[in-house]
Amino acid sequence: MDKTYTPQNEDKIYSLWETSGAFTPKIDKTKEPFSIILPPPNANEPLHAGHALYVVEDIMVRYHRMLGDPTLWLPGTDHAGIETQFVYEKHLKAEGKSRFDFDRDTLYKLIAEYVNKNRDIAVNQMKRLGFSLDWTRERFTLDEAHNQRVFAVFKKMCDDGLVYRDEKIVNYCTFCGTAFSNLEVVHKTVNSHLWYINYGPLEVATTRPETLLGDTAVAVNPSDPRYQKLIGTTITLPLIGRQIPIIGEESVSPEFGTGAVKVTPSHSPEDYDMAKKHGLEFVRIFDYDGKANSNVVDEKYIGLFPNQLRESVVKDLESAGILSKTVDYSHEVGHCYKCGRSIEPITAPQWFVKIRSLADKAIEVVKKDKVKIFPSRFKKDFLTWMKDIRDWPISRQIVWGHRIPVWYNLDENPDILVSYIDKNGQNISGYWKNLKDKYQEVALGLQTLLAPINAKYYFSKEEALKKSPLSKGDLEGLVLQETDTFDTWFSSGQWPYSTLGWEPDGNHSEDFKYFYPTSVLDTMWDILFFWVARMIMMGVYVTGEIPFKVAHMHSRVLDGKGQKMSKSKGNTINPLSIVEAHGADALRMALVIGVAPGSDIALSEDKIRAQRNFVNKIWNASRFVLMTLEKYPDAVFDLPKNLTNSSDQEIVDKLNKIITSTTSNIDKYKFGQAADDLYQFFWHDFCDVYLESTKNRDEKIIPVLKHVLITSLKLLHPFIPYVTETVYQELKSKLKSNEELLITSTWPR
RNA sequence: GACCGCUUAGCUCAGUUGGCUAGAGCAUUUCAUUGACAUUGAAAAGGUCAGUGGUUCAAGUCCACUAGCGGUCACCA
Repeated sequence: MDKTYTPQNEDKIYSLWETSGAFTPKIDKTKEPFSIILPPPNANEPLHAGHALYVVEDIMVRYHRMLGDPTLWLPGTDHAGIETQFVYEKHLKAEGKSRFDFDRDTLYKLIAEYVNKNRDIAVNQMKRLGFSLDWTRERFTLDEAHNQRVFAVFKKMCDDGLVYRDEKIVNYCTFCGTAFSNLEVVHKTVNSHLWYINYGPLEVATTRPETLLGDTAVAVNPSDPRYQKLIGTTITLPLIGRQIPIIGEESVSPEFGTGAVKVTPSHSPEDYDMAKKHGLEFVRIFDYDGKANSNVVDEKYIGLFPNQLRESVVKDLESAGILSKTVDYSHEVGHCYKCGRSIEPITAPQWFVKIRSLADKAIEVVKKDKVKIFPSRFKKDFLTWMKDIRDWPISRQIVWGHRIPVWYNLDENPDILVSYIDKNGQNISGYWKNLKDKYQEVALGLQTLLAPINAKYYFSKEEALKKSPLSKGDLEGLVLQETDTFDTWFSSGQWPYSTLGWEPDGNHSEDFKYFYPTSVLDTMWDILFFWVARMIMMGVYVTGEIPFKVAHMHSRVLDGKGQKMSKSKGNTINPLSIVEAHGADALRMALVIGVAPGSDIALSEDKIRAQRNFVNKIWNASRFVLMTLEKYPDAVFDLPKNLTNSSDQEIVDKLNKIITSTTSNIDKYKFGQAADDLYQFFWHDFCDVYLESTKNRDEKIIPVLKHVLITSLKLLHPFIPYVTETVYQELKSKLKSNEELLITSTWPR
């Protein structure tokens, strides 16, 4: 053995494990299985420091494997819908192109190529970190089998009346060109103004003067003496000249501004609700590209973006002499979490999931701890969020993802708006009824379609074609599939049962029957609502069972100073370069030791170096044992029933304590405590005290050395698998230990 | 606006259900060591556990309030 441990051989150990079949469990119905589905990292990106925290899962998995439980840790990667498309569009931009230059199919193929080219990056890095994943069961979120299950569940939800289309206010990013759910909107404080506009009989105060063009009412509080008598009358909308009613609405606060609110149903969620309640008109002034809509605004405003339109409208209000004052005002404005631009609330036809009944069942299973959320403080967050949850918009106007499996018969839906690239490469947009003679071109160059909410649709192309009373002869093709894709979380929310082989026809796989519900789901708390909540809702709805018994929220990795890592700050730590320099074990231990459950981890060079030293300590203690062994060639290895030496007795007692505490701490997800205790035990009690004490003794130490060292290696193995396995392979025959591999050895009791 | 978390040694953090002189790593000081390991060992110094009040035989730990920091959620013009 060399003087110091060199991590360069770690990949040999990894293939030793992999080829031994240790990662692949055998289904044994007499035993309780242990299973974890890996949260799939993005398929096309290198891992970041946060991903290295999958080590927490590896600890549980290796521990349960050693306990003898049939243990499955199922790996996979995520196509990561908008994330990936956003990255790919940046590449396009660098080439002077954009998504508008491609038809839908071509763009999809380009992104798919890009992803396929990079798909093994994350996989290889996970292997390098020593994760004992069962690669024979690897999945991808765009696997055909998964797609089919996602589609079948969507159909089921439609049949059960849980899916509907509606033209509601949604969070729309005009730059990314898609709607988002509330969770994907970040609220930022914006310093702006409150504009006071004179409407004649009353004055309104607004933060968005430009939306005046789309106003269809003015609302006042019905108990406000200033305006009471105006309710029911109409006034003339400035600049536009339209007559709009004054309505009474309880939610209007008389104290704010002037106590009168302009109502823009198509561009404000509150106003939308008011309009539904009072039966107001809807006037959408912006198109989905963010520009003022030519159908409704005055010629001079056509094509302006919101901020340009604001400038223009304010100027016109000023020159009309009806802008009474402008005061500074700061308020919260929603921004796109991807591109950072402000979100435009806008009415758009979208697909929604009725969430109430699903959420209620999720609340029930979490309240009753059928799904135990750990650390428990997240349980309250979960329940609070679930209580006020709103219907889930599941459609996204991007191409990279699961294309919604419905087909429109064009004859039945003349008002479908299609955008396509024609044979001259021009972007054309128009209603189907005006494009009937251009079917081939539309079908070939299709980019997006926008079906009105009352559009008829079918769940297969054949069905859609059949219902085509108007088409004769060449039926093929007068049908278009929805161009929207599912929210990524709609697909990944189904990950646990889908990866295990749940089948829509009830013919589930053996894996599903045996390993589902899974034992633990471990992920970072930042996707508790995005992902964990969706998995619980979907899992209970589809399979009638919880998808996992425990939802374990792991920590967030910060830099050495406790700052959030970000590329712009330049303080990111690349896990693989640490692995190169110090070995995977040092990184793994540094990420776990002394970290309280759910708290942040400050990952510093110092900490990693300290753990590398610990790994080396294990190496050298083993070297010492080896050298001692050579001194006593005739030694026996069996531990006597009674130890006569007090040092021997002491270390064995301490070992027994550490076996108990490590076992219980891992069971309680206290990995930080377990690692800390092991560190103290091994370095201080075993090396500094016991090994020193053996230096002038006889061969009676041998069985104690063997027992304590091998047991320690086992206890440490889930945390630092490489060095422990390497050492074990060096020592096992010399110490007459009959277990082949540490990874499949028996957990100490 | 609602909710949550944090505040312990110079730095980064542990401290399980309240219970013996409050711990670790790194940094600092002193000493030792060419025989497992300088990626070492022995020892020292360093904290009125954010503040105030309360419960208790006993509080870093439980309760209330205050201050500072961080986070999550949220359709208010």
